[in-house]
Amino acid sequence: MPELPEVETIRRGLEKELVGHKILNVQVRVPKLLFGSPKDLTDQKILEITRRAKILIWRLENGFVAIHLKMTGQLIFVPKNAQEKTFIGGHPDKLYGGKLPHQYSHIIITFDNGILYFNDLRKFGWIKVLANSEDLKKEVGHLGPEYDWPEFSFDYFQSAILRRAKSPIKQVLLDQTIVAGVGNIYADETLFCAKIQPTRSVGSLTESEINTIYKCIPKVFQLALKYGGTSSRDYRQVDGSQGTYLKVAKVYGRQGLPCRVCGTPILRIKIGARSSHYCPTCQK
DNA sequence: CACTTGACCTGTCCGC
DNA sequence: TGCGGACAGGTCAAGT
Repeated sequence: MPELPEVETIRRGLEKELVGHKILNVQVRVPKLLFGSPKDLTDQKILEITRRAKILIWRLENGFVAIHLKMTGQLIFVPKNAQEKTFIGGHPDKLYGGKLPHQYSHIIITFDNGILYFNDLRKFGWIKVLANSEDLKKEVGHLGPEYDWPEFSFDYFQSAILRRAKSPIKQVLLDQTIVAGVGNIYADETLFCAKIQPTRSVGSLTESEINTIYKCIPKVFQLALKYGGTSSRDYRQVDGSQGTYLKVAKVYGRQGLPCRVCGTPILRIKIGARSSHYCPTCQK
């Protein structure tokens, strides 16, 4: 899915459109994607929109909503005055014909100021209605610290990854209990930034190499946020526009293309059933 | 406990 | 052109 930078971009978009606005109606076309009753949402105002790793959280007057977009989920908002337009939010996005709703618009939430479409081709994503902060805690409690938290210190990071000394560093970066929010794209980009091959076992890394990886995680996330995330295929911002990080990606999606630093063709291999991209010359 | 595999879905791409 | 298989940004549960 959307990884942390994509979800944060969506959060900012939703915040601008929805905070202070009221849910008028919830249309559920694919029931299994909504946990809880649509009735618990109607007539409630959104007070705040936050994010925990890749999960979006709406604080309502009475409870919370948690949303995970997984691989292909989208949240597209069409303001009231734009609803007659052919293109999503005024952007000429031809994905699924460019019109809303379409066959993958599984949950449609009408607000007092427009309509929010939850689209998800693969139906892995979900929306959960949570009665209180206890239920919310159960939903996000297992996640580790985020890249910009004080708890995410070098000492913490080093000891956390060393518990998995035998595993390739690529796989460990994807572990949401160690650092929450890193996915396949930014794990590859982080390892290029640190000049470490994804296959290296955690146990083989020197303290200085671990420190470089530790510092690269925020660098990569901040750059990705600047570009509004990565639209490999399905990811869209709230207004329907794409993220443009691929323009500056160092390795993700660049297999066969020359390394931006040294010109060596970027390789793509499998690590733990996930594709990994790296430069065999720059990364040791 | 750590690690791997399969499952959840559907579309697209590649090779034959 | 058609068809089958592999693969796609995420995460769990279950098995080893």
